[in-house]
Amino acid sequence: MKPLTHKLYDPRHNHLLAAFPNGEWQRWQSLLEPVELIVGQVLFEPGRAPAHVYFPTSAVVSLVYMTQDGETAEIAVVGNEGVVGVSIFMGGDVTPHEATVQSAGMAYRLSASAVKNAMEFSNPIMKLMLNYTQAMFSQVSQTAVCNRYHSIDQQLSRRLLQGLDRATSNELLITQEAMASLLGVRREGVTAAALKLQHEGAIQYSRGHIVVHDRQRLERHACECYAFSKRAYFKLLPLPLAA
Amino acid sequence: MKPLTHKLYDPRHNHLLAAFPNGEWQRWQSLLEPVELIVGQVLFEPGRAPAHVYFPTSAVVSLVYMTQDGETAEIAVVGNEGVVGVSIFMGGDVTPHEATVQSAGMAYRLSASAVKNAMEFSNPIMKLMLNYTQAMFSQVSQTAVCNRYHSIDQQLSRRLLQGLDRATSNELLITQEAMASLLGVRREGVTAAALKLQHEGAIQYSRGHIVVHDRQRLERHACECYAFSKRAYFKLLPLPLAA
DNA sequence: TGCTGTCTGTTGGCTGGCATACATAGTGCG
DNA sequence: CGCACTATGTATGCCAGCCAACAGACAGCA
Repeated sequence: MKPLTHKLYDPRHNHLLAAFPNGEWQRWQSLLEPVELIVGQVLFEPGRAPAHVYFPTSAVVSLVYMTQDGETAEIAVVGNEGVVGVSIFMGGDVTPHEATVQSAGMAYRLSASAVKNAMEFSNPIMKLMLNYTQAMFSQVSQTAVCNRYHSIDQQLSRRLLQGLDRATSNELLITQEAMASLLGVRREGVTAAALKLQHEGAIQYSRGHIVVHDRQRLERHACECYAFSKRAYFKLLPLPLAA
Repeated sequence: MKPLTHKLYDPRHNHLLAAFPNGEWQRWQSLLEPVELIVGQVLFEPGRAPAHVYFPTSAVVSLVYMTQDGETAEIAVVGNEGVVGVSIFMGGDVTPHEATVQSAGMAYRLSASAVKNAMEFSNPIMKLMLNYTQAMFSQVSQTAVCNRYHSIDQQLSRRLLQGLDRATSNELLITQEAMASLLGVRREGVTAAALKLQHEGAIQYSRGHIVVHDRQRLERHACECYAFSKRAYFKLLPLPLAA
């Protein structure tokens, strides 16, 4: 266990944990283990059974799908609004995708076996988790459509906003190269789109350091997918992403 | 209720229903209502709470996502291996997508309220449904990646195979126009891809009537997505798609 | 038998994003 | 301070799939 260099957020900074009914919270609280997640860390790999479920507080995790040829595409983002490892609740031990830390920070984790035991007799929690899974399902569907129809400009804007919603400031840490592999496009495509946004004064991009100056403008550039997937979380969860 | 013109399959032609433990089966059996589904029928619309859960026996249902501009993309296919309306199990009342009948046939349905009641005290069934949902989740993720990376040729082959797995013969009924809107591409693109397959002797396409002559060849044309999503069902369900 | 609508085949021009290749600019480190 | 590395910006050519428009072919129906 490494020393915690990040601010140790209260577990209830995670919206799902915060929504646990008080009675249940007692039981779970002691099982939660704070961990620091570093950029690029692989929480679990495709085809393997995840060992833990992670509730991020300040970290952001990407669920990434990879083709046989090694091409990648992010299918969902998880921050402090959610949980990584829903397949454990769902009963299938394996996940088809990889979960990697996209933005460093804190999370609380729970062993898979603890989850399974506790789940059996803890209905309200199960419902909460399933509701979240449902929202994530929407996000993945939306991603599928977005991949089909929307331009790199739109997708970049969408993804920046999704990152921003889960960040603690108006700054994001990600290189154009990394963003390209999340979106499943070439790096040059991201460069072009980022330049456009930069010239308009919406963002400032410098060596993996992005500052968002004009969120409204980003929202105008983004495709409907951003608003839609956000709305899905609003509808399905008690404490969704901050407005 | 319209007269049943299709062959009335036994409910256990649906693999999920067939996998119900005997004790549970007693309770559920009487609640199942056989219905005939006709092509194009909308089982439920995006944003609405589905009134029923459908277990197809011979029918095939498409889950279709639509953008603001009316562009469509199929995100999953459900036949006798599965169930339509997983959002009811998941607790979110609404679904983000539309469910339309893609191939006419029979299904057994159950009212949403009956599902919810029965679900509370019926754990093995819940597990079965969640496992299925997990497999569907894989399929949707796969679709997202497929949309990003694979050619129309590959996607058409994949989709034909997925249809074939759920069909009762080696014939499929779908026009190129309809296939185009499932794949989210232009009709001309489908025509070109279909001609290629036809010249190779893999299929024969005529006015919405497709005969598959050489399945192996289709499999060679299809992207990995076909095999992957099929494997997901194998792994997660007791009685998956026929080999 | 002919009309009509639907389905399939074909064309030409256009564009977004691809592949490759290279130039420039920060940044950390010795 | 200078080197090496990483990140970003730029150029050329190419191609899959887009858009629009149309021609033939088959089927149902009057």
